Amino acid sequence: MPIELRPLARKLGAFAVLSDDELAVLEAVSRRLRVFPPGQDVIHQGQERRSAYVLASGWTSSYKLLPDGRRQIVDFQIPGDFLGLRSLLFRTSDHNIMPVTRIEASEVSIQDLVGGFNRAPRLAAAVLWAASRDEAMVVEHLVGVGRRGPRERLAHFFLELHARLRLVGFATATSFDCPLSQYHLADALGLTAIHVNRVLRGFREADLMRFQKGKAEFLDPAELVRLADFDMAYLDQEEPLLSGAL
Amino acid sequence: MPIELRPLARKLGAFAVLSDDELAVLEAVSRRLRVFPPGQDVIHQGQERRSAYVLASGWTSSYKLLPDGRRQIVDFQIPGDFLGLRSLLFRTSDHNIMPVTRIEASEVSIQDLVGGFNRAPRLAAAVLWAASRDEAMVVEHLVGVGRRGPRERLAHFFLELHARLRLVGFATATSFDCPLSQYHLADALGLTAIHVNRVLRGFREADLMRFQKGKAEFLDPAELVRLADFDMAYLDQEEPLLSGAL
DNA sequence: CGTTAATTTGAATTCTCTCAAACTTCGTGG
DNA sequence: CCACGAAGTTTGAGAGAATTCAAATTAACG
Repeated sequence: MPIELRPLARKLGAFAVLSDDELAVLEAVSRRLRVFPPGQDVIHQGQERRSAYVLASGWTSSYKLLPDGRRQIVDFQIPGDFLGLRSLLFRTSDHNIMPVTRIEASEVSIQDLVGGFNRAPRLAAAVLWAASRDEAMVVEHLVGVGRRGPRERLAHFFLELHARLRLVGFATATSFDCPLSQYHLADALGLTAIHVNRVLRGFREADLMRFQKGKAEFLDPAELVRLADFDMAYLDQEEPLLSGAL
Repeated sequence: MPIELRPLARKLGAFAVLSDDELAVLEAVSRRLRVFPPGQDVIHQGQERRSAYVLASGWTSSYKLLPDGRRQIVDFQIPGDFLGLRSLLFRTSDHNIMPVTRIEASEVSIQDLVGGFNRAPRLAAAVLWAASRDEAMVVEHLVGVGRRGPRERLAHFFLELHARLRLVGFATATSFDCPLSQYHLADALGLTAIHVNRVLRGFREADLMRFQKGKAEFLDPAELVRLADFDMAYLDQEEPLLSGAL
């Protein structure tokens, strides 16, 4: 299996135990590996001709812009995540995707994807599961921004990211590398960067967690989970649901 | 076509012109019509045995609860909308659905749905479109709660609801019946009911819109659209995308 | 007609934001 | 290797907005 598919295969593995055949189909579906520099949109709001990608390395953000420049980041994507899967069915993309770091991404066409589903139907269920999981995360972000205080929100954010990164092998038990700026956090959480900074200082001073120099470290994970009321059921990654036939 | 399917067929019609055959399949998929009283969960967070429904009449809300009782409403469903479609693929439902009014809903099993897709593949694309549209709405709500002020948020909310209701024939050009309380609005928009009340008074005094006695009326729709920066592209309902073959 | 739910208003408080500015880090080019 | 500039982080002070608390009024329902 090419290196860039491992995170995706690993993630889908949380939903279904995939056979070698299915893995081969997965590999065939995403062919061209493209590279994008940070800061330049991969997918652009209103764009007609869409493709989807599987992120192979690096991080991206999906976001929407208001006319006065305010930005709401909907989610961040990490290796193994789809980019622009939802917009495949829409007339035009309703959101933007911008690399946070330099990224590598495999292009997948709608034709290849549907073709792959015919050859390996369980793959379709797995991809649909991944899409449902993405939506569940958006819902959880809405809950955070709508009804959680800034401290809870930040704590929840880091815990979710950690769980996701662990699943694809990019985190230790209590830490992970994170290329996001405090502006990124602010725009994802509906806060100002200044306030994010103050909350992070609070976490540091309370020995809860540290977020510095591109690294996030949990010092008191249990207390963080309690504070955030973090229940990762919505990530649905406890064990493969489909172990045998569909 | 049974009366309870008309809104769904009408909604899907915004995506694809459906043949009589496809409409028949649609009808066959949703069989048992069930009635639920207001205030009692139809689908409950953590629930294992899930079914999905098509809402035939009445309104529901999908929401999540925090342990201390705070509530975030993710969306409201109106006739023609699916209830719990996403959670069909998940181990357990990650959210609740509660009727706002007395509702009638047709139960659809995962088996019937998949069976229907085999007989009418374009229906699968249409249902996927509906699911994508739901997700796009959640994203837009996130943008509102995260980055729009209360006035913009409220205005946007009513405009979205109006566009959705028009599509299924439940609104005039400038008004619609709305069974929501100000508590509902507050929990959907991340505000307090008290503040919602004050903003609504502002709208009334500025002759922008009225929301009273179960009815929403737009007095100055153009100004409201400007205020909310409402662009309904994300609802993707301008014209059928699929008019001929897939 | 009486009881409960929903709406409306007021006053005070508490957060979070805005504005301003210093400090740090990091990459680039001299 | 150092200087410089840009981006990101950190801190302070003041303003403003939405919340909380309290209570009156109105509407809805049996």
